[in-house]
Amino acid sequence: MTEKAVADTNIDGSRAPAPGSKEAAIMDAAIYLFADKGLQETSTRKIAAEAGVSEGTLFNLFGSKRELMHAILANMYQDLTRKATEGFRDILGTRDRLQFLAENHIRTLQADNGLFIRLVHSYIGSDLSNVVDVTKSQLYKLNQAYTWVFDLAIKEGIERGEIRSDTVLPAARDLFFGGLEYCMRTMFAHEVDEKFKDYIHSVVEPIWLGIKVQSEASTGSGQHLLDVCERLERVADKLES
Amino acid sequence: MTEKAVADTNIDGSRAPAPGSKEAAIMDAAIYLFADKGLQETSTRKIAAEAGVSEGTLFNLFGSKRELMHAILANMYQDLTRKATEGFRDILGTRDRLQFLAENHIRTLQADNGLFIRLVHSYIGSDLSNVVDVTKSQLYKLNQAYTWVFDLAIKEGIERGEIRSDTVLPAARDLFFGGLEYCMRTMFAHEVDEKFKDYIHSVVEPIWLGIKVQSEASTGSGQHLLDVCERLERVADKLES
DNA sequence: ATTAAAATTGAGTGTTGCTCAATCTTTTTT
DNA sequence: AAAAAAGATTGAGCAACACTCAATTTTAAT
Repeated sequence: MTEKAVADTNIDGSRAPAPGSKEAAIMDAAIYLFADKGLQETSTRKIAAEAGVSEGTLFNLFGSKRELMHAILANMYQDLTRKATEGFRDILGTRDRLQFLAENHIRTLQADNGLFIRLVHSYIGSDLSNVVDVTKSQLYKLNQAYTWVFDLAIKEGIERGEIRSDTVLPAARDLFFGGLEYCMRTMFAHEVDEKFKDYIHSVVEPIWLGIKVQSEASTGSGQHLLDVCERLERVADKLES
Repeated sequence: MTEKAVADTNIDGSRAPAPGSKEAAIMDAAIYLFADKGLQETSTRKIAAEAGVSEGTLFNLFGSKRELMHAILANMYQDLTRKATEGFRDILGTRDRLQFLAENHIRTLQADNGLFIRLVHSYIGSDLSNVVDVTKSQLYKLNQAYTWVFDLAIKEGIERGEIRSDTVLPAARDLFFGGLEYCMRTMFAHEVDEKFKDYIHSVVEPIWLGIKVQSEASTGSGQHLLDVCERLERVADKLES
């Protein structure tokens, strides 16, 4: 254990804790207890006891309970972003990409019993808008790195002519991830397990229909209209001459 | 002050506190401090002091800090639902109804500096999924009463042939309110003030396009264009011959 | 005026996030 | 290998927290 921190660097420059280290033990214990009892209901004392270290060590390594929560959240964001990026490359169609991103999002966020979302909410909730500090921008960067994959799908979709060029990207992003969060809440409340892909589909499909190029009109009757226009202009030219 | 609680009953059967009462004073103080300093950072001691009562009275009237937060949240839900229902009746078109609901949602939720959303998140965050109690179902009912207005817009839209009949209502609901919540977050982060209606429009528009009947080519101006084309072609035929 | 009931109080309780001087462990220097 | 310096670890202690309850004050009924 002479070599330390050979772990891969995180998106924000920080390093993931080495497996087996006290950081990792504390984070694992915190994740376990947070998911089991909730964020507020889990004390730093219990986390330290579960991890097999003293409370002082916890504060030495993480500074505060809030920063510990942030470290866990950063790790989860890293995971989420990696999973999304990996599977993304092999999928070409924009519709399939959106479906994949949505399923990956829900699957990952359901695996931890909603802990990720609760950490995000706790973070947002305790962060008043007038306080703009480094911590906030760190979460912002993590979020940006994740949603960048979605942005790419939309941009490439527009280039390929699959998606309307007048799509407002931030709005589409809000719609996608906001819709998915509420979708997950609904699935938690109603215990949707097997049909979860179907429900995700029924959330993604309206977005897709809303931002895709309405090609049926332009190829079908739309094309017909253009043809007629051309002919009428030719006739009109004749009449004018 | 002999007559008490002549106030209107809430959706869940509870009563809104009479203005000038100690309940109202405590709730006002709590709202003020919560919005100013945050939920966790505001102690029951400070709330009681701000309201001009002792801490014991606060716990006598509300039972716990959590229930005080719940009472505030219930009142806000009531407001939100009333505002949405009021303006809704005078609007007929489904597209306009959705835009109104969205603007009302954002306007109301922005007015309290995001306190409503933070209360909801705090509530969800501290409520583990295995605990299904009366309190949870109370929030559920409040939420249901609010989203019922949206549901009505969709159902009537389907009846009128404006909205696709295969629309999955819960999915559309998740998309609408989830999208709006993230929309508000974006607006908070980027300080969108004047153009807020435009941004809301760019969030609602994709939803609308995604759930509306794709029929403009056949029923509306599309049909008209086709008719005109037919006639013009007849004229053109005559001219050419 | 007397009494019963209800409302109000604030000192007290266990627990919380967090600090810090003291202790233990490791590394460096001699 | 011994001594010294540097770092990591500890847990008792602290202020602040949500919350309780016996004692007190206020209100209502007789």
